[in-house]
Amino acid sequence: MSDGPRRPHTGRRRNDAAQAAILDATFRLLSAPGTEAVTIDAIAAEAGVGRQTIYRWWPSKGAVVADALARHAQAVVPGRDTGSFTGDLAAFFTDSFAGLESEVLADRLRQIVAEAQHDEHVARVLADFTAVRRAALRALLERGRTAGELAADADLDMLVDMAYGVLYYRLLVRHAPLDEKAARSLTAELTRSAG
Amino acid sequence: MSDGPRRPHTGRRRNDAAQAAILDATFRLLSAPGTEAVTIDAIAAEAGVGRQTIYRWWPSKGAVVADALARHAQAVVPGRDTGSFTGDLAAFFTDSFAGLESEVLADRLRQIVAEAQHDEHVARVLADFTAVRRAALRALLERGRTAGELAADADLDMLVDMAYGVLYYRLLVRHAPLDEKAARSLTAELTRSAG
DNA sequence: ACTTTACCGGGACTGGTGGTCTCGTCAAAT
DNA sequence: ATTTGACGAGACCACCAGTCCCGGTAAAGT
Repeated sequence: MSDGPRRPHTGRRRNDAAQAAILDATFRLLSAPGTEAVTIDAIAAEAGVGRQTIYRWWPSKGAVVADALARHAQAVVPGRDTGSFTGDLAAFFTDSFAGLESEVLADRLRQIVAEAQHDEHVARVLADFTAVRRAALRALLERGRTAGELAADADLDMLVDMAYGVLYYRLLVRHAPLDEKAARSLTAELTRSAG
Repeated sequence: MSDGPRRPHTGRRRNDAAQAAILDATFRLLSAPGTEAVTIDAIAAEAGVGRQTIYRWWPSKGAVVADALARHAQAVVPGRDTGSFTGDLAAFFTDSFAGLESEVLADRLRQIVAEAQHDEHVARVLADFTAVRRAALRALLERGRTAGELAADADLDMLVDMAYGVLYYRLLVRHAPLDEKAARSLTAELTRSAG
């Protein structure tokens, strides 16, 4: 029932370089245009590593993919200062949509959402990924509400979900584009409640 | 280059009962709570049919699943008359969300969205499924706009996507519930543009 | 009635994939 | 020097989509 190791560690240590190589290889494969499905074999070969080494670090393929994605999902939350709340909001959406203009990236996000539906590790990464972005948009909306550009009683969490909902809905169902026009229209509808 | 068959059909005909049994069995498996993944083997066994018979009617497993779903996806587009536009809208969302209260149904829709990302047949069914619902909501919003309850220059397609976006976004990422409160808040934010 | 055609259920088979097991090797700590 | 455990490599298993083939049978033409 002790938390720590019972005795000092002996034996060869796990190689951090191997872990890094696996993550890099996974992300490289995920970013490669031609790759249909990223397999464990492919990751191992690309990283120059045995399959077992992958499973020594992660419990499942989904976990590796999720981890590889998480490393690169940190930054890239849009945020610009255009001088006006409406301008900032439009820029936020334009940037967010533009990030998915590349079919490769859009496909990856589709793949992640799909995989998250039956892999809890990927689901966790997706949850974190989206939470960061929701928080960023919410902060932006809060500034707008403070400035009186949104109704005082606006449900910011709902507005955030309405905005990102459009992104994910169109990404996954593909019935309408996520272009500049969509960003402008979304901004217009969200800020209509100016009050 | 002739369109029709070159000669009169001979030989035993395909058995419509087998097709129906396969579709029924597939839907039954899709609806079964315990079923993780619906396999071709399981469908064949449940329908009392050979695997080849399935592939005689459909080109892929996804096509079978899609077809089975399509048969049952017709009805159930919400639509009530509560006397007011806001009331109708709230009822529409409440009904839509309530349809996903059952974890079985919600899971199935998640599964369909996921499978649609790598199976064009399922994608087609999902596209049709969602299009019917978008049209219904759009008609409702149009009535509201005509009645002056929405801005004259409102982008109804965007409003529709914002509403259904919330549903799919929350369904797939699971960061917030699709409950009565959400339906009310969504209604409030959408109708804020009254004018 | 007889033949031909093609669907039927069933089962063997292929190919690909996630994940485990084993082996000989090698590095780190005792 | 010995022990421990990670390493690359590859055999192996389980599962599944999809194909192939079989003996049987129903429907159409002759």
